[in-house]
Amino acid sequence: MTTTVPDPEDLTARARIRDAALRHFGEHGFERATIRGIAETAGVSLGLVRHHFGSKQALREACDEHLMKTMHGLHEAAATRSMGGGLNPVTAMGPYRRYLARALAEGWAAPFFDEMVRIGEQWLTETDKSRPDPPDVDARSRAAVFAAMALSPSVLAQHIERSLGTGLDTPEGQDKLLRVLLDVYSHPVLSLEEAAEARAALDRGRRS
Amino acid sequence: MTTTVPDPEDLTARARIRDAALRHFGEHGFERATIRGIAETAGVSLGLVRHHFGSKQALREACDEHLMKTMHGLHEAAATRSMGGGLNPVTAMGPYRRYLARALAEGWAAPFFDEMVRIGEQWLTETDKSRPDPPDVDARSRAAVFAAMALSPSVLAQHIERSLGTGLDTPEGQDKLLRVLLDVYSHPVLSLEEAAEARAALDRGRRS
DNA sequence: CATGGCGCTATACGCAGGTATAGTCTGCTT
DNA sequence: AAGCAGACTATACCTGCGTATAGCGCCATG
Repeated sequence: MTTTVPDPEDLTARARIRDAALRHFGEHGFERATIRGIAETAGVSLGLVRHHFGSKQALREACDEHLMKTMHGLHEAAATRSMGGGLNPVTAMGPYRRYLARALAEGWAAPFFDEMVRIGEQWLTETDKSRPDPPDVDARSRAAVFAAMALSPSVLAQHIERSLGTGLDTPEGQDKLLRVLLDVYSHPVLSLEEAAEARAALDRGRRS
Repeated sequence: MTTTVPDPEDLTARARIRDAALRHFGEHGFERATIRGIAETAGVSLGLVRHHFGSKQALREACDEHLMKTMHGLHEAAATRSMGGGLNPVTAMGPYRRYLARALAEGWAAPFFDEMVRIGEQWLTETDKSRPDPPDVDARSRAAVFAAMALSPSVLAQHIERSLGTGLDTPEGQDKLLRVLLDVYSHPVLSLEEAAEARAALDRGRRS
């Protein structure tokens, strides 16, 4: 199961432009990326980009849409699979990682995030059944924070790479990150007592 | 202990420009923010900005520096305090939140992130002593991921707010987020067995 | 008093880059 | 054959914005 794209050479020009835009937006961000640069990468004239997409904004929306479409299948698969893959989108979303990270950080890709929240919420309401203590916050809110945390290695990849000492795209990086996540996800930061205490403090503050 | 700035009216012009820049960079991002807009917000001519800071890039660096300086005290305090505050910078960094989030997402503010990692690493090596199972990844890597996760509610604030149904700046939002974090931080996603199993699978894969 | 630094403004320059237009070539329909 | 549509290019336009320059008023200091 290789994720390689089917030879960018013989793709339709429109698709090549979209892919180039995905790359440029991901690498430079929406503002810094230029239509001219995208056109050049796609091996295409400036005007053709406009011809196919109309405007820079529309081009971005096309990227978002395409990403959502290709992600959907992968996403559901990841949800049903073990949580190791589900809560670690870094390894999964491959070439779209940078674009997604930029989009999320800049406030776009809302449908994608909300979809992750939805799936997480399902999973939480499921596991909540076999949980001894009742949660005092709704599953949706918890799912949102989980989603944000799961995506943070992608969004803050540059910083994590600095500390890990290896690129997140490399096999070693992937392996290391996964091991870190396994450790982190299996060890609570706070004991139930500490959490309950802090919660009680919050309640006291709220009452006053 | 109010975090209010001491009356923006009678601050030196240089400081007012810096604060305006902090706001504009935070709200619009570095590229979209314009020196002219910053100057206007600061109630100052365009040229004065250049006079004091020389260039847009230098202005940003001045912002970073100032943020680092004001954060430092607060940061150490949060580190010594209970982990509830330490691992939840959202509540702490108040007016700088948006700027910091942008800066981090765009790959800047590296010293800040690294400082968080440093503190987290200290804390981890401390708590590791009273941990039954030996971690198979170094404390620094885990600290980096923790830092990213702790910052994710700030960086992805817009998306979380959509799910929470309330702004993260409001008292209700702060309260809700804190309760979610308490719950999340006190409940592991994976059992130790599941994690060990996944780790074993990784080991098998690495051997081949 | 002069003179020089400094905080500050007004205005101009230059260009990068999004947008718009006009035109060419190819292929398909009638 | 005629003509139209759509993919594609070349080039022009124009605004926004970072940068640069020239100058003014004010206080200190010799």
